[in-house]
Amino acid sequence: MEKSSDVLTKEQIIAATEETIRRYGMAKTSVTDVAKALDVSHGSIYRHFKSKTELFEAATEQWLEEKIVAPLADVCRDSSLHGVGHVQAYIQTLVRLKRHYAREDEALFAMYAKVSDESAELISKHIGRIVGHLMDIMLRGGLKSDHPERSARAVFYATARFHHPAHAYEWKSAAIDAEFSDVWALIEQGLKTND
Amino acid sequence: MEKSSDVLTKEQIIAATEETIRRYGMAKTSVTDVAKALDVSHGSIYRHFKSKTELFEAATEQWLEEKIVAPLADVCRDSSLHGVGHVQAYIQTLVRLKRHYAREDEALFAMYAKVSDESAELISKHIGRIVGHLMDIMLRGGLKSDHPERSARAVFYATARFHHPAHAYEWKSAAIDAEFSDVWALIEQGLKTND
DNA sequence: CAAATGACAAATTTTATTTTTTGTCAGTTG
DNA sequence: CAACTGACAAAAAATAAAATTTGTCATTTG
Repeated sequence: MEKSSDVLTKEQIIAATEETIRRYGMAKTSVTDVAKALDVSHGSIYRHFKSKTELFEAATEQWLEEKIVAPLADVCRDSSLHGVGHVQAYIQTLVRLKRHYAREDEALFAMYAKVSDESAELISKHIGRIVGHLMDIMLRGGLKSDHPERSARAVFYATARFHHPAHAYEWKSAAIDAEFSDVWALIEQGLKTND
Repeated sequence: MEKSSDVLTKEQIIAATEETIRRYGMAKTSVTDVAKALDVSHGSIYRHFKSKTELFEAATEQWLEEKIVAPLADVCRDSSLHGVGHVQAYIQTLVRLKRHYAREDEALFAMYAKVSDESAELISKHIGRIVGHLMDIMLRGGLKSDHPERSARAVFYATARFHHPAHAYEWKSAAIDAEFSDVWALIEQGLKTND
């Protein structure tokens, strides 16, 4: 990852950060390593990001946006889906995406897990976006509720075991899909009955 | 904690382990420290427990039994409760007990969290006991299901955010009780409608 | 002879030391 | 003069050396 143009951009730095984390792993990646990958001095990176923490948060935000939120927005928009089935498809997608990246992009998933753990603000913003999608789906799908946001949040929290990174090691279990189905069956009724 | 009689017992060793963990914290407690507390050689402890791991697992098992499972068994037996309300009281108790000890007995809660993390077998056995209680309550309460164990497990997993130690930091939020209520409202319907 | 001790090697942890990294900034460069 | 460099101090991490802990077992004790 050499910088191609002569103006260093945030985007280039984030791309180099991802690459370096994939190569060395989360724990072993320093700002110096990222600078080396870009063939610039590490001081240049501090012109774009106030701190290492901010850099990793920006990388995580972008990763979440691209890998998780964008595909979810597609499901949210999908007009072939409706009502409870739409909510289910959305949560199912969320669960599958998390599981997919936990397995197939371990290093960046570890970055996401670590940043989540340390930045309550970032994760709360991210959850806010998902809750927004769920509210949208539920309202459009005629799933009325006295407290749409609270209902949306409840769906998110009731399925936490299947998408929260702290539970990632449980996703290896052969029973995980059946367990999700069973939890979903429980929730489904509550979604139909307006609270 | 001096050993009172002249025969060293597992019970004494476990009591001394708890005491030492409360005094020094989980990370700083060694088998040697426990032996010192009992005024015996550390070799004597190895006569009763194969390893440090086994000692800490035994201490955790006892802690879970006494602090969590025993009070839950009381709720399970409570004949003044019935049906969905009984299940709710049970899970509510589980949630409150976990929260209580996370706050009021930090050191031993940390022991439980660490051992949980490292001993899949112990935690799976413990979950088995809770699922057993829930099945008992659900069957006695006329909450019929094609798969009683799977239904019971689903209730447990859907509320994981409120009792799994990995989520302990979230329990400090002022919104946690409202969030539990909302999740419970979602689940309640599914419990009434037999799956 | 059952229970505990204490000496021991191997593994782990702690502490001390050295090296690297982080973050700043005055100075350089195109 | 905006973008970057490179030198620097402070903080953090890696390494090396020392001390403690773990686990075993032959020996001692009651």
